[in-house]
Amino acid sequence: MNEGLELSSLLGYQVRRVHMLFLEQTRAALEPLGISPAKIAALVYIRDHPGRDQSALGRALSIGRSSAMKMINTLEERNLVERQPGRDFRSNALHLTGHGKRQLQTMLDRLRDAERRVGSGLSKAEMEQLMGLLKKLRRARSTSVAMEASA
Amino acid sequence: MNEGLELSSLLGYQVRRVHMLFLEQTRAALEPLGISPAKIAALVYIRDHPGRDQSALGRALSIGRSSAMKMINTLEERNLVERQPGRDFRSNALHLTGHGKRQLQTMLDRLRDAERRVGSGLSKAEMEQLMGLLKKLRRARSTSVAMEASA
DNA sequence: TATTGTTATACTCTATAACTATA
DNA sequence: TATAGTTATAGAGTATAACAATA
Repeated sequence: MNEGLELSSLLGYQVRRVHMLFLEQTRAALEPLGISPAKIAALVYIRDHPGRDQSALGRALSIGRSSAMKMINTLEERNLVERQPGRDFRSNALHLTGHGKRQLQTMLDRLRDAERRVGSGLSKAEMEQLMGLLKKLRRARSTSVAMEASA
Repeated sequence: MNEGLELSSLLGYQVRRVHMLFLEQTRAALEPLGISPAKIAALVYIRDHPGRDQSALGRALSIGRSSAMKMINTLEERNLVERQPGRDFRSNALHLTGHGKRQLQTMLDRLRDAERRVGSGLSKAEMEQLMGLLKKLRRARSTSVAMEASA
């Protein structure tokens, strides 16, 4: 019964294509700042939840501990994030550096511009509708997975 | 003015997270069949446009020629796609094999199931709305980029 | 000159598995 | 046992640059 199933009728495909659109635009916008879209998310999380550890970051972004680790390594190398002593002798408390805080401002400015370009074909109401539907879809799927931290 | 800019207010971020949701589900659903979501798109394109060459495939999926090439290599290895003599001595005409046609049916069945699971939190009307908004967003961005082939 | 296929190389993002130290 | 960090390895997906053959 899938004889005539079109590519354009697959929601996952449309999502991937739109994702590619965002990647293309945001990467270009952020490239001069030496940062990638996924790492911005980490920076924003740390800004909003200073002192949390790497595992918490990994859970919030739904990437593993080891993926979070890799990001933090890069962000620390670039002096955007600091690992400070955590509540344990196991965990690190993550904080933005002063430089990280200032840079994040610039990054978000550029990111917002890129987002506006990508979304320029939709009205403000449509944009909000789209955001709402995406969030609803995520919320429905992440049953019982703590949404608190998951931005 | 971005002081309070939240992660959840970034459209690109929401799109990425939903994309991850789809990847997780569709990969799991397709893994027993030894195929990945992106390659399904290639198979569907070839099914719907038999005889087109690799460059056309690359344009349609908005990946380059070399990325299309890699996919076709894999798909040909698995006997899902054939490279036949093209209109030129340069180009290959792509076709599904008999096995590829049969397999694609099964793949699309599983893909559809996975998509339904991911989208289970939205009503039918909401799903259609979401599809419409995503397509509109793409259409607006791909100004003058041939939408004909771009599924 | 432009286009097709090809190869080599690299990058982003995420994943799994296993290990260490701490709890 | 469970958790935090770490390391090594791998994979999907895409990109760029260059080249040969053909147009």
